[in-house]
Amino acid sequence: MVDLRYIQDHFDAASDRLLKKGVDREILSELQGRFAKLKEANAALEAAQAEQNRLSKLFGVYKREGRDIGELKAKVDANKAAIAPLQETARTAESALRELALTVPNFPDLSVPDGLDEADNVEIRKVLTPREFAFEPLEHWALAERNGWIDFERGVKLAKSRFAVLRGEAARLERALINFFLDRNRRQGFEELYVPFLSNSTMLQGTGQLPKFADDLFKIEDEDLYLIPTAEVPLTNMYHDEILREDQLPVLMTAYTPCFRKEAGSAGRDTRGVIRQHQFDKVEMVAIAHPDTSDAVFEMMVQHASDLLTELGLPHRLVELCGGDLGFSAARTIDLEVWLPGQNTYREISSVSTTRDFQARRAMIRFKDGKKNRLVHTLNGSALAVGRTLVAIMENYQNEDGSIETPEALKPYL
RNA sequence: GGAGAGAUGGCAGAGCGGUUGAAUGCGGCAGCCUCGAAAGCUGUUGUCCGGGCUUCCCGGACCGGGGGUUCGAAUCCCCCUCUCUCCGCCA
Repeated sequence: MVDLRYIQDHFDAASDRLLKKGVDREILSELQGRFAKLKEANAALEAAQAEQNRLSKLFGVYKREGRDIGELKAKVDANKAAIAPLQETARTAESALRELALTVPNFPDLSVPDGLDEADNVEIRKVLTPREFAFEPLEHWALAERNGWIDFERGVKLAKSRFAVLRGEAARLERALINFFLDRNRRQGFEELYVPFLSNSTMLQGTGQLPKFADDLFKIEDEDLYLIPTAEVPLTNMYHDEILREDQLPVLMTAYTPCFRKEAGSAGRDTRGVIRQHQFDKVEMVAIAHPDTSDAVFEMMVQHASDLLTELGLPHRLVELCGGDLGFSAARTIDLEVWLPGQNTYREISSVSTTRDFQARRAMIRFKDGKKNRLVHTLNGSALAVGRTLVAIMENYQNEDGSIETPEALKPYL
């Protein structure tokens, strides 16, 4: 959630920043109005409540002293009657504010480049040079077919479209990659966790998937539970509604989980292959960081994700997302895009974001800074998307006969 | 799924319907003591919101969640959720 006081006190700066994400000034203005209305309603309510408390206390004293209650009772009844509508007003104002506030995306950092979409993202650097092929490299689905690695038809039969079955070597490679990533993340200082693959609505609201993006989630019928779209949800919410000690920061966590997304709105995109599935494996990093040092943690996470690709010998580039391409909760995001020779293009394989205090405010994750409680910063990043790594290995390590080499770094895992 | 018990501050654990935002213990913090530490002693120590003369003061709310009774609810009543124990089922 955005800082309402910041909007109240620095309206122009706030609306300028949100303009980068395409948020209309009117919406902020409405938000500001609802915030003011709530404060007004609360002030009136609290004054009446204070009076009620005063009278009630007096009531007790009168009774003890055996004095006549009659007049006081009339007063207290009148005041009580006045409280009810004030309470209703305050409650309405509260939910009106909340409803809107939860749908307003995070402020982009000032450093975030302007732009509307993907096309305006800024390349930071390329790592490793794509190899020269003496033949026409195939796309991964063609390679998968040749090697019998992916059973698309049966995935569809078992579930529906955008599900697939990995077979034999591909299944083993998938498992090897998960272990490889977890080991490297652990070596980097991330605690390995194994978490529930279902989360309740409170947690999803904490990280920002709800209430706005319910359409992207698979929900369990008759339960307040959803299949997680990313391990960011359980990992970040590990400290939901908790107050950490300063010396615990930064908390670095990593977990492997499958991720489930409805991919509503991406009909027709990436329909071939396994680039975009309803279920995919991902190893995620999450950091709960001190606000003063979270930038360093961000850099570390970007570098670490990049190092993983380098160790696997996968050429990639780092891209700074422009304002229009930033996700709902992100203040700043760097994508890592891996080279896919079959598609002759770079495709996202990791996304590292800082949400600053946006998720922390929603999820109430704080730390003791001296006597005061301060919001932490939360960061997340894939390290890495497993399915897409498998795709990248297939395309980059293919031979002319369609066979696929194993990256050196993975050999101990197979 | 069936039966029972319970949910209170960081933890443990009290709490006749009215100075109880909550005893006590532990933990944490500060001070004393000490060369230093331990032990001991003294004090202090919840969260959120609003306001103010903004290292502090004032007001409001919060004892799993929601509703009710009452001038007044942690305390009484109802509903929900969750946890624990036993049984059943199960990897």
